[in-house]
Amino acid sequence: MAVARKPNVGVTELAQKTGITKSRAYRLLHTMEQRQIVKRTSESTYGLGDAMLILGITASTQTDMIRLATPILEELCQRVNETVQLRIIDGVEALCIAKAEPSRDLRVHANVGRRRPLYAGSPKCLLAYQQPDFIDRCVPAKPPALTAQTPKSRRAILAELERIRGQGYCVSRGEVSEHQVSCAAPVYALDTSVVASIHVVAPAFRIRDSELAHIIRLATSAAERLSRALGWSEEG
Amino acid sequence: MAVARKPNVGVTELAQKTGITKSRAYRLLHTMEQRQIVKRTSESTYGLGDAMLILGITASTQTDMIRLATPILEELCQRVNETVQLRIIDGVEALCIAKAEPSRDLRVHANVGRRRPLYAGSPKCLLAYQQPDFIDRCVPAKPPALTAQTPKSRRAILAELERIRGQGYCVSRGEVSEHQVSCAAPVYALDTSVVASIHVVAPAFRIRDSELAHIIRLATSAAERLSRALGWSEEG
DNA sequence: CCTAGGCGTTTCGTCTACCGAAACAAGATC
DNA sequence: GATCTTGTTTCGGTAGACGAAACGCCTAGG
Repeated sequence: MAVARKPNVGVTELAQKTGITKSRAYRLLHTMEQRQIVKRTSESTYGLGDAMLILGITASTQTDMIRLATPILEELCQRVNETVQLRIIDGVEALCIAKAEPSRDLRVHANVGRRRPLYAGSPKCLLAYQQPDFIDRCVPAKPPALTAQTPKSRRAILAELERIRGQGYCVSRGEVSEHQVSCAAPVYALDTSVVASIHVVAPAFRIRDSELAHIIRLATSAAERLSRALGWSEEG
Repeated sequence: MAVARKPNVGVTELAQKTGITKSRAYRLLHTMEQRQIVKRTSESTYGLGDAMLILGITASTQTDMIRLATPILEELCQRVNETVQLRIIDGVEALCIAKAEPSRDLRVHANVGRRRPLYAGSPKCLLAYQQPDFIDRCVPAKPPALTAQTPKSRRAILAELERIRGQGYCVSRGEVSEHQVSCAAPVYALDTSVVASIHVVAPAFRIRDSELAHIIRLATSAAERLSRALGWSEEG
Protein backbone atom coordinates (compact mmCIF):
# COMPACT_ATOMS: atom_id res chain seq x y z
CA MET A 1 0.00 0.00 0.00
CA ALA A 2 2.97 2.25 0.54
CA VAL A 3 4.00 1.52 -3.04
CA ALA A 4 0.51 2.49 -4.19
CA ARG A 5 0.65 5.77 -2.28
CA LYS A 6 4.03 6.75 -3.65
CA PRO A 7 5.22 4.84 -6.70
CA ASN A 8 8.67 4.89 -8.22
CA VAL A 9 10.60 4.94 -4.96
CA GLY A 10 13.40 2.66 -3.75
CA VAL A 11 13.91 0.25 -0.89
CA THR A 12 15.35 2.74 1.56
CA GLU A 13 12.65 5.37 1.23
CA LEU A 14 9.87 2.81 1.45
CA ALA A 15 11.46 1.38 4.59
CA GLN A 16 11.55 4.83 6.18
CA LYS A 17 7.94 5.69 5.20
CA THR A 18 6.57 2.47 6.59
CA GLY A 19 8.82 2.38 9.63
CA ILE A 20 10.29 -1.04 8.96
CA THR A 21 13.93 -2.00 8.57
CA LYS A 22 15.64 -1.89 5.23
CA SER A 23 16.29 -5.64 5.31
CA ARG A 24 12.65 -6.36 5.77
CA ALA A 25 11.53 -3.91 3.12
CA TYR A 26 13.96 -5.45 0.66
CA ARG A 27 12.84 -8.99 1.37
CA LEU A 28 9.14 -8.11 1.23
CA LEU A 29 9.56 -6.30 -2.07
CA HIS A 30 11.59 -9.20 -3.39
CA THR A 31 8.92 -11.81 -2.70
CA MET A 32 6.18 -9.41 -3.79
CA GLU A 33 8.02 -9.02 -7.06
CA GLN A 34 8.07 -12.80 -7.54
CA ARG A 35 4.32 -12.89 -6.94
CA GLN A 36 3.82 -9.97 -9.35
CA ILE A 37 2.30 -7.87 -6.61
CA VAL A 38 4.89 -5.21 -7.34
CA LYS A 39 7.24 -4.79 -10.26
CA ARG A 40 10.34 -2.74 -10.86
CA THR A 41 9.63 0.41 -12.81
CA SER A 42 13.33 1.08 -13.24
CA GLU A 43 16.55 -0.42 -11.91
CA SER A 44 15.59 0.15 -8.31
CA THR A 45 12.17 1.69 -8.03
CA TYR A 46 8.92 -0.14 -7.54
CA GLY A 47 5.34 0.17 -8.75
CA LEU A 48 2.25 -1.98 -8.38
CA GLY A 49 2.36 -5.17 -10.44
CA ASP A 50 0.06 -7.07 -12.75
CA ALA A 51 -1.44 -9.20 -10.01
CA MET A 52 -2.78 -6.07 -8.34
CA LEU A 53 -4.27 -5.01 -11.64
CA ILE A 54 -6.12 -8.29 -11.98
CA LEU A 55 -7.17 -8.35 -8.33
CA GLY A 56 -8.38 -4.77 -8.57
CA ILE A 57 -10.43 -5.41 -11.67
CA THR A 58 -11.90 -8.49 -10.04
CA ALA A 59 -12.61 -6.54 -6.86
CA SER A 60 -14.52 -3.94 -8.83
CA THR A 61 -16.90 -6.64 -10.06
CA GLN A 62 -17.28 -8.07 -6.56
CA THR A 63 -17.70 -4.73 -4.84
CA ASP A 64 -21.19 -3.40 -4.70
CA MET A 65 -20.23 0.25 -4.90
CA ILE A 66 -18.96 0.36 -8.48
CA ARG A 67 -21.30 -2.33 -9.78
CA LEU A 68 -24.31 -0.49 -8.43
CA ALA A 69 -23.01 2.94 -9.38
CA THR A 70 -22.17 2.31 -13.04
CA PRO A 71 -25.72 2.31 -14.44
CA ILE A 72 -26.68 5.27 -12.24
CA LEU A 73 -23.66 7.26 -13.42
CA GLU A 74 -24.43 6.46 -17.03
CA GLU A 75 -28.03 7.52 -16.77
CA LEU A 76 -27.01 10.78 -15.06
CA CYS A 77 -24.38 11.35 -17.73
CA GLN A 78 -26.94 10.90 -20.45
CA ARG A 79 -29.40 13.27 -18.81
CA VAL A 80 -27.01 16.13 -18.16
CA ASN A 81 -24.89 15.38 -21.22
CA GLU A 82 -21.73 16.17 -19.24
CA THR A 83 -18.94 14.18 -17.58
CA VAL A 84 -19.89 12.37 -14.36
CA GLN A 85 -17.56 10.98 -11.68
CA LEU A 86 -17.79 8.81 -8.57
CA ARG A 87 -15.25 9.67 -5.88
CA ILE A 88 -14.28 8.20 -2.53
CA ILE A 89 -11.82 9.28 0.14
CA ASP A 90 -8.47 7.49 0.13
CA GLY A 91 -5.95 8.80 2.62
CA VAL A 92 -6.32 12.57 2.61
CA GLU A 93 -7.37 12.78 -1.03
CA ALA A 94 -10.43 12.26 -3.21
CA LEU A 95 -9.98 9.27 -5.54
CA CYS A 96 -12.02 8.87 -8.72
CA ILE A 97 -13.17 5.24 -8.88
CA ALA A 98 -15.66 5.41 -11.76
CA LYS A 99 -16.79 7.80 -14.46
CA ALA A 100 -19.13 8.26 -17.38
CA GLU A 101 -18.53 10.62 -20.26
CA PRO A 102 -20.91 11.97 -22.89
CA SER A 103 -20.01 11.55 -26.55
CA ARG A 104 -19.97 15.26 -27.41
CA ASP A 105 -16.68 16.67 -28.56
CA LEU A 106 -16.13 19.40 -25.99
CA ARG A 107 -16.30 17.87 -22.53
CA VAL A 108 -14.29 17.69 -19.35
CA HIS A 109 -12.00 14.69 -19.41
CA ALA A 110 -12.04 12.36 -16.39
CA ASN A 111 -9.58 9.69 -15.31
CA VAL A 112 -10.31 6.76 -13.04
CA GLY A 113 -7.50 6.65 -10.47
CA ARG A 114 -6.82 10.37 -10.39
CA ARG A 115 -6.50 11.99 -6.98
CA ARG A 116 -7.46 15.51 -5.92
CA PRO A 117 -7.10 17.40 -2.65
CA LEU A 118 -10.22 17.33 -0.51
CA TYR A 119 -10.17 20.99 0.49
CA ALA A 120 -10.75 22.59 -2.95
CA GLY A 121 -13.55 22.41 -5.50
CA SER A 122 -16.30 19.81 -5.45
CA PRO A 123 -14.33 17.21 -3.44
CA LYS A 124 -15.29 19.41 -0.49
CA CYS A 125 -18.59 17.56 -0.73
CA LEU A 126 -16.82 14.45 0.55
CA LEU A 127 -14.85 16.29 3.19
CA ALA A 128 -17.84 18.14 4.61
CA TYR A 129 -19.34 14.97 6.07
CA GLN A 130 -16.25 13.54 7.75
CA GLN A 131 -15.25 13.59 11.43
CA PRO A 132 -14.23 17.07 12.73
CA ASP A 133 -10.67 16.00 13.55
CA PHE A 134 -10.24 14.53 10.07
CA ILE A 135 -11.48 17.76 8.50
CA ASP A 136 -9.07 19.60 10.75
CA ARG A 137 -6.14 17.59 9.42
CA CYS A 138 -7.17 18.00 5.78
CA VAL A 139 -7.74 21.74 5.57
CA PRO A 140 -4.41 23.56 5.36
CA ALA A 141 -3.88 26.88 7.10
CA LYS A 142 -2.89 28.52 3.83
CA PRO A 143 -4.60 26.82 0.87
CA PRO A 144 -2.82 27.33 -2.47
CA ALA A 145 -4.66 29.81 -4.71
CA LEU A 146 -5.25 27.78 -7.88
CA THR A 147 -7.56 30.37 -9.45
CA ALA A 148 -9.16 33.67 -8.47
CA GLN A 149 -12.16 31.72 -7.18
CA THR A 150 -10.22 29.45 -4.80
CA PRO A 151 -11.17 30.08 -1.14
CA LYS A 152 -8.27 31.99 0.31
CA SER A 153 -8.37 31.05 3.97
CA ARG A 154 -8.92 28.06 6.20
CA ARG A 155 -11.85 29.94 7.74
CA ALA A 156 -13.51 30.37 4.33
CA ILE A 157 -13.21 26.65 3.59
CA LEU A 158 -14.68 25.63 6.93
CA ALA A 159 -17.61 28.00 6.35
CA GLU A 160 -18.13 26.45 2.90
CA LEU A 161 -18.17 22.96 4.43
CA GLU A 162 -20.84 24.15 6.85
CA ARG A 163 -22.94 25.44 3.96
CA ILE A 164 -22.54 22.14 2.08
CA ARG A 165 -23.82 20.21 5.08
CA GLY A 166 -26.79 22.57 5.23
CA GLN A 167 -27.87 22.38 1.60
CA GLY A 168 -26.87 18.79 0.91
CA TYR A 169 -24.73 19.43 -2.18
CA CYS A 170 -21.66 21.34 -3.28
CA VAL A 171 -21.05 23.70 -6.17
CA SER A 172 -17.64 24.81 -7.35
CA ARG A 173 -17.35 27.56 -9.94
CA GLY A 174 -13.81 27.65 -11.22
CA GLU A 175 -12.22 26.91 -7.84
CA VAL A 176 -9.74 24.38 -9.16
CA SER A 177 -9.67 25.18 -12.85
CA GLU A 178 -10.76 28.58 -14.17
CA HIS A 179 -13.22 27.49 -16.82
CA GLN A 180 -14.81 24.53 -15.12
CA VAL A 181 -17.88 24.30 -12.98
CA SER A 182 -18.69 21.19 -11.00
CA CYS A 183 -21.29 20.13 -8.52
CA ALA A 184 -21.41 17.12 -6.23
CA ALA A 185 -23.84 15.29 -3.97
CA PRO A 186 -23.01 12.90 -1.11
CA VAL A 187 -23.65 9.14 -1.19
CA TYR A 188 -24.65 7.57 2.13
CA ALA A 189 -23.98 4.03 3.32
CA LEU A 190 -26.10 1.79 5.54
CA ASP A 191 -24.64 3.43 8.66
CA THR A 192 -25.57 6.92 7.36
CA SER A 193 -21.92 7.90 6.93
CA VAL A 194 -20.91 9.50 3.64
CA VAL A 195 -18.83 6.99 1.67
CA ALA A 196 -18.68 8.58 -1.78
CA SER A 197 -19.85 11.50 -3.88
CA ILE A 198 -21.26 11.88 -7.37
CA HIS A 199 -19.86 14.76 -9.39
CA VAL A 200 -21.02 16.48 -12.55
CA VAL A 201 -18.28 18.55 -14.12
CA ALA A 202 -18.68 20.78 -17.16
CA PRO A 203 -17.23 23.71 -19.11
CA ALA A 204 -18.25 26.89 -17.25
CA PHE A 205 -19.62 28.76 -20.27
CA ARG A 206 -22.20 26.04 -20.90
CA ILE A 207 -23.77 26.17 -17.46
CA ARG A 208 -26.05 29.07 -16.58
CA ASP A 209 -27.57 29.28 -13.10
CA SER A 210 -30.91 27.93 -14.24
CA GLU A 211 -29.25 24.86 -15.75
CA LEU A 212 -27.09 24.45 -12.68
CA ALA A 213 -30.16 24.13 -10.49
CA HIS A 214 -31.44 21.40 -12.79
CA ILE A 215 -28.10 19.57 -12.75
CA ILE A 216 -27.97 19.75 -8.96
CA ARG A 217 -31.40 18.18 -8.74
CA LEU A 218 -30.37 15.33 -11.05
CA ALA A 219 -27.05 14.76 -9.28
CA THR A 220 -28.67 14.77 -5.85
CA SER A 221 -31.29 12.35 -7.10
CA ALA A 222 -28.64 10.02 -8.55
CA ALA A 223 -26.65 10.13 -5.30
CA GLU A 224 -29.78 9.32 -3.36
CA ARG A 225 -30.58 6.38 -5.60
CA LEU A 226 -27.06 5.01 -5.12
CA SER A 227 -27.38 5.52 -1.37
CA ARG A 228 -30.58 3.48 -1.32
CA ALA A 229 -28.95 0.80 -3.44
CA LEU A 230 -26.21 0.60 -0.78
CA GLY A 231 -28.79 0.02 1.93
CA TRP A 232 -29.32 3.55 3.20
CA SER A 233 -32.81 4.82 3.87
CA GLU A 234 -34.31 8.21 4.82
CA GLU A 235 -34.73 7.18 8.42
CA GLY A 236 -31.42 5.46 9.12
CA MET B 1 -6.00 -14.51 -5.06
CA ALA B 2 -8.00 -17.62 -4.32
CA VAL B 3 -10.78 -15.36 -3.09
CA ALA B 4 -10.60 -13.43 -6.35
CA ARG B 5 -10.84 -16.61 -8.38
CA LYS B 6 -13.85 -17.91 -6.51
CA PRO B 7 -15.69 -15.42 -4.35
CA ASN B 8 -18.40 -16.16 -1.81
CA VAL B 9 -16.83 -19.29 -0.38
CA GLY B 10 -16.00 -20.17 3.20
CA VAL B 11 -12.88 -20.97 5.18
CA THR B 12 -12.89 -24.71 4.62
CA GLU B 13 -13.25 -24.61 0.84
CA LEU B 14 -10.59 -21.94 0.48
CA ALA B 15 -8.24 -24.01 2.62
CA GLN B 16 -8.78 -27.04 0.39
CA LYS B 17 -8.37 -25.08 -2.87
CA THR B 18 -5.11 -23.51 -1.75
CA GLY B 19 -3.78 -26.59 -0.01
CA ILE B 20 -3.25 -24.98 3.38
CA THR B 21 -4.68 -25.99 6.71
CA LYS B 22 -8.00 -24.67 7.91
CA SER B 23 -6.35 -22.93 10.86
CA ARG B 24 -4.03 -21.02 8.62
CA ALA B 25 -6.77 -20.09 6.18
CA TYR B 26 -8.90 -18.79 9.00
CA ARG B 27 -6.14 -16.70 10.51
CA LEU B 28 -5.06 -15.28 7.17
CA LEU B 29 -8.61 -14.34 6.25
CA HIS B 30 -9.07 -12.84 9.70
CA THR B 31 -6.11 -10.49 9.43
CA MET B 32 -6.89 -9.77 5.78
CA GLU B 33 -10.36 -8.76 6.89
CA GLN B 34 -8.88 -6.32 9.41
CA ARG B 35 -6.75 -4.81 6.66
CA GLN B 36 -9.78 -4.62 4.35
CA ILE B 37 -8.10 -6.88 1.83
CA VAL B 38 -11.10 -9.18 2.00
CA LYS B 39 -14.53 -8.65 3.48
CA ARG B 40 -17.34 -10.93 4.46
CA THR B 41 -20.04 -11.06 1.85
CA SER B 42 -22.32 -12.99 4.18
CA GLU B 43 -22.01 -14.61 7.58
CA SER B 44 -19.17 -16.85 6.50
CA THR B 45 -18.21 -16.20 2.92
CA TYR B 46 -15.52 -13.88 1.70
CA GLY B 47 -14.99 -11.47 -1.20
CA LEU B 48 -12.30 -8.98 -2.09
CA GLY B 49 -12.33 -5.87 0.08
CA ASP B 50 -12.14 -2.14 -0.43
CA ALA B 51 -8.37 -2.01 -0.12
CA MET B 52 -8.06 -4.22 -3.19
CA LEU B 53 -10.41 -1.94 -5.07
CA ILE B 54 -8.25 1.08 -4.28
CA LEU B 55 -5.01 -0.76 -4.99
CA GLY B 56 -6.38 -2.05 -8.26
CA ILE B 57 -7.53 1.35 -9.43
CA THR B 58 -4.14 2.76 -8.49
CA ALA B 59 -2.39 -0.11 -10.28
CA SER B 60 -4.31 0.64 -13.45
CA THR B 61 -2.84 4.14 -13.48
CA GLN B 62 0.66 2.82 -12.79
CA THR B 63 0.47 -0.03 -15.26
CA ASP B 64 1.49 0.74 -18.77
CA MET B 65 -0.89 -1.68 -20.41
CA ILE B 66 -4.18 0.02 -19.59
CA ARG B 67 -2.81 3.54 -19.63
CA LEU B 68 -1.37 3.06 -23.10
CA ALA B 69 -4.32 1.06 -24.38
CA THR B 70 -7.13 3.43 -23.41
CA PRO B 71 -6.60 6.07 -26.11
CA ILE B 72 -5.97 3.37 -28.72
CA LEU B 73 -9.17 1.54 -27.77
CA GLU B 74 -11.14 4.75 -27.91
CA GLU B 75 -9.87 5.69 -31.31
CA LEU B 76 -10.60 2.21 -32.64
CA CYS B 77 -14.06 2.38 -31.09
CA GLN B 78 -14.75 5.67 -32.80
CA ARG B 79 -13.57 4.39 -36.17
CA VAL B 80 -15.54 1.16 -36.23
CA ASN B 81 -18.42 2.61 -34.19
CA GLU B 82 -18.72 -0.68 -32.29
CA THR B 83 -17.77 -1.97 -28.85
CA VAL B 84 -14.05 -2.60 -28.31
CA GLN B 85 -12.39 -4.69 -25.58
CA LEU B 86 -8.90 -5.39 -24.27
CA ARG B 87 -8.44 -8.89 -22.86
CA ILE B 88 -5.64 -10.71 -21.09
CA ILE B 89 -5.25 -14.28 -19.87
CA ASP B 90 -5.87 -14.85 -16.16
CA GLY B 91 -5.77 -18.46 -15.05
CA VAL B 92 -7.48 -20.45 -17.81
CA GLU B 93 -9.83 -17.65 -18.81
CA ALA B 94 -9.85 -14.44 -20.84
CA LEU B 95 -10.34 -11.41 -18.60
CA CYS B 96 -11.63 -8.09 -19.95
CA ILE B 97 -9.47 -5.35 -18.44
CA ALA B 98 -10.59 -2.35 -20.49
CA LYS B 99 -13.28 -1.39 -22.95
CA ALA B 100 -14.64 1.40 -25.09
CA GLU B 101 -18.23 1.65 -26.24
CA PRO B 102 -19.78 3.76 -28.98
CA SER B 103 -22.72 6.00 -28.12
CA ARG B 104 -25.16 4.42 -30.53
CA ASP B 105 -28.22 2.81 -29.02
CA LEU B 106 -27.86 -0.72 -30.34
CA ARG B 107 -24.45 -2.05 -29.37
CA VAL B 108 -22.88 -5.04 -27.66
CA HIS B 109 -22.48 -4.37 -23.97
CA ALA B 110 -19.08 -5.03 -22.40
CA ASN B 111 -18.06 -5.38 -18.76
CA VAL B 112 -14.58 -4.84 -17.37
CA GLY B 113 -13.85 -7.81 -15.10
CA ARG B 114 -15.92 -10.33 -17.02
CA ARG B 115 -14.29 -13.68 -17.77
CA ARG B 116 -14.78 -15.98 -20.75
CA PRO B 117 -13.43 -19.38 -21.67
CA LEU B 118 -10.38 -19.26 -23.93
CA TYR B 119 -11.45 -22.03 -26.26
CA ALA B 120 -14.55 -20.42 -27.82
CA GLY B 121 -15.11 -17.29 -29.88
CA SER B 122 -12.59 -14.50 -30.26
CA PRO B 123 -10.68 -15.29 -27.03
CA LYS B 124 -9.12 -18.05 -29.14
CA CYS B 125 -6.93 -15.24 -30.43
CA LEU B 126 -5.23 -15.14 -27.02
CA LEU B 127 -5.04 -18.89 -26.68
CA ALA B 128 -3.52 -19.46 -30.11
CA TYR B 129 -0.23 -17.86 -29.14
CA GLN B 130 0.35 -19.66 -25.82
CA GLN B 131 2.63 -22.58 -25.02
CA PRO B 132 1.46 -25.94 -26.48
CA ASP B 133 1.02 -27.55 -23.06
CA PHE B 134 -1.06 -24.62 -21.86
CA ILE B 135 -3.27 -24.86 -24.95
CA ASP B 136 -3.55 -28.56 -24.26
CA ARG B 137 -4.89 -27.92 -20.77
CA CYS B 138 -7.36 -25.27 -21.92
CA VAL B 139 -9.09 -27.03 -24.80
CA PRO B 140 -11.65 -29.51 -23.48
CA ALA B 141 -12.19 -32.85 -25.22
CA LYS B 142 -15.90 -32.11 -25.57
CA PRO B 143 -16.52 -28.34 -25.84
CA PRO B 144 -20.06 -27.26 -24.90
CA ALA B 145 -22.14 -26.33 -27.97
CA LEU B 146 -23.25 -22.78 -27.16
CA THR B 147 -24.65 -22.15 -30.64
CA ALA B 148 -24.81 -23.93 -33.99
CA GLN B 149 -21.54 -22.23 -34.94
CA THR B 150 -19.54 -23.43 -31.94
CA PRO B 151 -16.68 -25.75 -32.98
CA LYS B 152 -17.82 -29.20 -32.01
CA SER B 153 -14.57 -31.00 -31.38
CA ARG B 154 -11.19 -30.51 -29.83
CA ARG B 155 -9.66 -31.19 -33.22
CA ALA B 156 -11.68 -28.39 -34.85
CA ILE B 157 -10.55 -25.91 -32.21
CA LEU B 158 -6.88 -26.82 -32.57
CA ALA B 159 -7.16 -26.39 -36.35
CA GLU B 160 -8.76 -22.99 -35.84
CA LEU B 161 -5.89 -21.95 -33.52
CA GLU B 162 -3.47 -22.96 -36.25
CA ARG B 163 -5.33 -20.79 -38.76
CA ILE B 164 -5.30 -17.84 -36.34
CA ARG B 165 -1.53 -18.08 -35.97
CA GLY B 166 -1.24 -18.11 -39.76
CA GLN B 167 -3.40 -15.08 -40.54
CA GLY B 168 -2.63 -13.05 -37.43
CA TYR B 169 -6.20 -12.41 -36.35
CA CYS B 170 -9.32 -14.25 -35.26
CA VAL B 171 -12.91 -13.99 -36.42
CA SER B 172 -15.85 -15.49 -34.59
CA ARG B 173 -19.27 -15.50 -36.22
CA GLY B 174 -21.85 -16.39 -33.60
CA GLU B 175 -19.69 -18.98 -31.87
CA VAL B 176 -20.56 -17.82 -28.37
CA SER B 177 -23.73 -15.86 -28.92
CA GLU B 178 -25.93 -16.42 -31.96
CA HIS B 179 -26.28 -12.87 -33.20
CA GLN B 180 -22.82 -11.54 -32.45
CA VAL B 181 -19.74 -11.34 -34.58
CA SER B 182 -16.37 -10.47 -33.12
CA CYS B 183 -12.82 -10.26 -34.33
CA ALA B 184 -9.58 -9.98 -32.40
CA ALA B 185 -5.91 -9.25 -32.96
CA PRO B 186 -2.96 -10.16 -30.71
CA VAL B 187 -0.91 -7.63 -28.73
CA TYR B 188 2.80 -8.45 -28.37
CA ALA B 189 5.12 -7.50 -25.51
CA LEU B 190 8.80 -6.66 -25.60
CA ASP B 191 9.70 -10.36 -25.50
CA THR B 192 7.43 -11.07 -28.52
CA SER B 193 5.01 -13.10 -26.43
CA VAL B 194 1.30 -12.34 -26.80
CA VAL B 195 0.13 -10.60 -23.63
CA ALA B 196 -3.29 -9.30 -24.65
CA SER B 197 -5.78 -9.05 -27.46
CA ILE B 198 -7.95 -6.28 -28.84
CA HIS B 199 -11.50 -7.27 -29.74
CA VAL B 200 -14.20 -5.63 -31.81
CA VAL B 201 -17.61 -7.08 -31.12
CA ALA B 202 -20.77 -6.16 -32.97
CA PRO B 203 -24.33 -7.26 -33.83
CA ALA B 204 -24.04 -9.80 -36.65
CA PHE B 205 -26.62 -8.25 -38.98
CA ARG B 206 -24.60 -5.02 -39.14
CA ILE B 207 -21.37 -6.63 -40.34
CA ARG B 208 -21.13 -7.78 -43.94
CA ASP B 209 -17.97 -9.45 -45.16
CA SER B 210 -16.65 -6.31 -46.83
CA GLU B 211 -17.00 -4.36 -43.58
CA LEU B 212 -15.50 -7.20 -41.64
CA ALA B 213 -12.31 -6.99 -43.69
CA HIS B 214 -12.14 -3.28 -42.91
CA ILE B 215 -12.69 -3.85 -39.18
CA ILE B 216 -10.00 -6.53 -39.13
CA ARG B 217 -7.53 -4.12 -40.69
CA LEU B 218 -8.32 -1.45 -38.10
CA ALA B 219 -8.21 -3.90 -35.18
CA THR B 220 -4.92 -5.37 -36.33
CA SER B 221 -3.48 -1.90 -36.73
CA ALA B 222 -4.64 -0.87 -33.25
CA ALA B 223 -3.13 -4.03 -31.75
CA GLU B 224 0.13 -3.34 -33.53
CA ARG B 225 0.23 0.23 -32.26
CA LEU B 226 -0.32 -1.00 -28.70
CA SER B 227 2.39 -3.60 -29.19
CA ARG B 228 4.85 -0.93 -30.28
CA ALA B 229 3.85 1.25 -27.32
CA LEU B 230 4.71 -1.70 -25.08
CA GLY B 231 8.17 -1.92 -26.57
CA TRP B 232 7.64 -4.56 -29.25
CA SER B 233 9.10 -4.07 -32.69
CA GLU B 234 8.84 -5.93 -36.02
CA GLU B 235 12.21 -7.55 -35.57
CA GLY B 236 12.08 -8.50 -31.88
C1' DC C 1 -35.57 -36.14 19.54
C1' DC C 2 -31.17 -37.52 18.93
C1' DT C 3 -26.98 -38.22 16.45
C1' DA C 4 -23.61 -37.46 12.92
C1' DG C 5 -21.20 -34.60 10.22
C1' DG C 6 -20.41 -30.16 8.56
C1' DC C 7 -19.15 -25.59 9.52
C1' DG C 8 -16.31 -21.57 11.74
C1' DT C 9 -13.57 -20.69 15.79
C1' DT C 10 -10.20 -21.29 19.59
C1' DT C 11 -6.45 -23.28 22.12
C1' DC C 12 -1.71 -24.93 22.77
C1' DG C 13 2.99 -26.40 22.57
C1' DT C 14 6.47 -26.88 18.98
C1' DC C 15 9.70 -25.12 15.96
C1' DT C 16 10.51 -22.65 11.82
C1' DA C 17 11.32 -19.01 9.01
C1' DC C 18 11.35 -14.20 9.69
C1' DC C 19 13.64 -10.65 11.80
C1' DG C 20 17.28 -6.73 12.87
C1' DA C 21 21.97 -5.54 12.90
C1' DA C 22 25.83 -5.47 10.56
C1' DA C 23 28.74 -6.29 6.82
C1' DC C 24 29.29 -6.01 1.81
C1' DA C 25 29.24 -4.40 -3.12
C1' DA C 26 28.60 -0.76 -6.27
C1' DG C 27 27.81 3.70 -7.83
C1' DA C 28 27.50 8.54 -6.98
C1' DT C 29 29.41 13.07 -5.33
C1' DC C 30 32.93 16.03 -4.16
C1' DG D 1 40.48 8.56 -3.72
C1' DA D 2 37.49 9.44 0.48
C1' DT D 3 32.91 9.38 1.83
C1' DC D 4 28.54 9.48 1.22
C1' DT D 5 24.75 7.21 -0.77
C1' DT D 6 22.20 3.29 -2.67
C1' DG D 7 20.77 -2.08 -3.03
C1' DT D 8 22.05 -6.76 -1.47
C1' DT D 9 23.58 -10.59 1.49
C1' DT D 10 24.82 -13.04 5.75
C1' DC D 11 23.87 -14.85 10.38
C1' DG D 12 22.31 -16.15 14.89
C1' DG D 13 18.26 -15.67 17.99
C1' DT D 14 13.66 -15.55 18.98
C1' DA D 15 9.00 -13.95 18.11
C1' DG D 16 5.15 -15.58 16.27
C1' DA D 17 3.21 -18.54 12.76
C1' DC D 18 2.17 -23.20 12.36
C1' DG D 19 -0.74 -27.92 12.43
C1' DA D 20 -3.43 -30.89 15.18
C1' DA D 21 -7.03 -31.34 17.87
C1' DA D 22 -10.80 -29.84 20.58
C1' DC D 23 -14.93 -26.88 20.85
C1' DG D 24 -19.55 -24.89 19.95
C1' DC D 25 -23.05 -24.38 16.77
C1' DC D 26 -25.54 -25.37 13.14
C1' DT D 27 -28.46 -28.48 9.73
C1' DA D 28 -29.90 -32.93 7.91
C1' DG D 29 -31.65 -37.18 8.34
C1' DG D 30 -33.11 -41.23 10.64
